[in-house]
Amino acid sequence: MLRTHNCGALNESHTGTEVVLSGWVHKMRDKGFIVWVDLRDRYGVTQLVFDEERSPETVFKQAQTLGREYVIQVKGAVIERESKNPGIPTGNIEILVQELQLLNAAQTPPFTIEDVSDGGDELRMQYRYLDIRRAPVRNNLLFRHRVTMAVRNYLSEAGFVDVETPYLIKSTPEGARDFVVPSRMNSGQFYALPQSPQTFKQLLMVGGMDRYFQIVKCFRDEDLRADRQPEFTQIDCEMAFVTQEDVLNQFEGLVKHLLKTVKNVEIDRFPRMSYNEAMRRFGNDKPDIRFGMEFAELNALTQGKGFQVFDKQELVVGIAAPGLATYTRKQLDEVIDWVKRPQIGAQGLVWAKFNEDGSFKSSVDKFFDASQLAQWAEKLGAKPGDLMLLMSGPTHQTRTQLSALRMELAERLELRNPNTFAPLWVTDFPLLEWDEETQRYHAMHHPFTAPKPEDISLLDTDPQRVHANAYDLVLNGNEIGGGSIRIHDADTQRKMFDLLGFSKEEAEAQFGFLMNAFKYGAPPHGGIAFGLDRLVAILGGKETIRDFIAFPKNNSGRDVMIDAPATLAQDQLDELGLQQMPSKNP
RNA sequence: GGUCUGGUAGUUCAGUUGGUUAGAAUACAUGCCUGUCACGCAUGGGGUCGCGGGUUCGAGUCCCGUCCAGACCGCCA
Repeated sequence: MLRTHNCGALNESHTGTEVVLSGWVHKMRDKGFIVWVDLRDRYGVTQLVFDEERSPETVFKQAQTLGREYVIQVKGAVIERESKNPGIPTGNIEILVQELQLLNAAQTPPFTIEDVSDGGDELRMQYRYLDIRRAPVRNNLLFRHRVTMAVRNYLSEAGFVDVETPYLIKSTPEGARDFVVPSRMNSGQFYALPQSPQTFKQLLMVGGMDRYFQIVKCFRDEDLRADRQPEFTQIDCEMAFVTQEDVLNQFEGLVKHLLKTVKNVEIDRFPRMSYNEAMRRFGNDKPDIRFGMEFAELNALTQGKGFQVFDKQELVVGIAAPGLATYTRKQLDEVIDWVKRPQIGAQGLVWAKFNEDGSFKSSVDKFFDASQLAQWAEKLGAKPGDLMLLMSGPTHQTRTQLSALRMELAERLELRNPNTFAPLWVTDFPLLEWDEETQRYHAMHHPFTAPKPEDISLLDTDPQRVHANAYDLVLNGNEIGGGSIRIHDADTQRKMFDLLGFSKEEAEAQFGFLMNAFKYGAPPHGGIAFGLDRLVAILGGKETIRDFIAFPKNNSGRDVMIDAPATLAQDQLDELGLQQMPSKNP
């Protein structure tokens, strides 16, 4: 036994006990006559004491030669401290060391192993195994474990079966770019890594598994973001013989269970909102409803009054920012510059202050008098002290821009409290979206999503107006899950591929296996997939998913620790029948 | 593919209008210190100012290119 206890286990009840501890030298305090060592492991920190008088001389001398992150084993008695540290659980005791064994020396680490490290992101990623020794990173991984265990327990209890699906599958033209893997045995041919196990979980339903789940890696070869990694984990679920209502209730239950078990938060019933309503009220299909600032459309109140900017625009829409009537001209100009940045791309912004004394002051006083501005205020729900902000232009674009401003102002007003949880179902998504660039429809969710039965006749006449039994679960302004009721008959599936611009032959080549399966008695089915990394991050109160992934990739999709991706040796390329491409990072 | 920000000691950063030997904190090393726990005190070592080119009497500082990192837009069924 290299230890009898861990470094977080001992307290005053163990006083007098002989113990063996192992761990890392976290920090040393050498006072000359006495040396303290903070010994650290996953469970905590325990203070060791080496003393001129009470420790054997060789042990005392050896203790003075230890360094940070040395791995040691000690034997000694638990004693009460002369001066206690109420800040840590083991703060009332220390170990008077009689035997010291050096298990492994260590170089000085490139950054400090402290809760608040001096290391920058890149360095910590390069030495991620040292970063993981730090309590905040370790606690994030432990937190993730608690979430996944709660998921497994809940779903298993509910009769869901964990089934693994293959990682080496086939590339398809729909959706994101695929990561591909060359096949040595089938020269010139490639596997693709799955963007999701979508078709396989549907085939499990055809196979009669009835309820399936998997906590599964998925891969997408697209550019990264703070909340996007090329490989990420989904909680992937599918159910047979269900309606949309059944799926929503089942997984509302899952998320409630998670909130209760890991955050001790109880939420009665998740509100629901159609896609159209979300776009109208928040300009966004994943609205953060922890705060108000809802949109109000002001076309009737603003057009035809001589203000050219608003006239003839498809949409004039505004929000009321609470308490910001005190903004100075400089602050307002700064907000205007913010919306004009290329990332937002707005032409401009009209502001109107509803002052505390009930008066109005706006950037368009020439065109609108106080009584008109009072009508704006009523429509926007503005109260004295609020700032009204209006934008105009094409409907979708203007909503998106104002939504970005709403989120930015909420950030500045600290309305996005990470300890408040506001889930929301968004339902009734359009089935299809027209893509200007490729001049064809593409599936808003994915090509296996079923149209709403009442809209089926529109498929031939007006596909853009067809709605789907598709739904997203939104938490604090983030899409954490999405799913749909699936198509389960071959004819509808074939029609869908036709609408998406597949020829009969292409559809058959890409998805023939699925349509074939549907001929052999496919049950009605539907499901959902949650982004686990994002879900864990939001439950943990953060927006950056990298903090909750043990070994994440950087902004350019590189693993800086193992230095991947990398070039291949020529003989390996030859075997795969591939040619070396010029590389930017040789 | 694009926009923006940054790259200076092991680390995190400062560095004025282009001007002497490039600084601070921390880490590290050595010594001192009779109860520390962000211990304290003293001393010391430590720099390809990302890389390449240009302007200039002179470049960490200005210009061009390039690489790297981060945030965002496009992209992400």
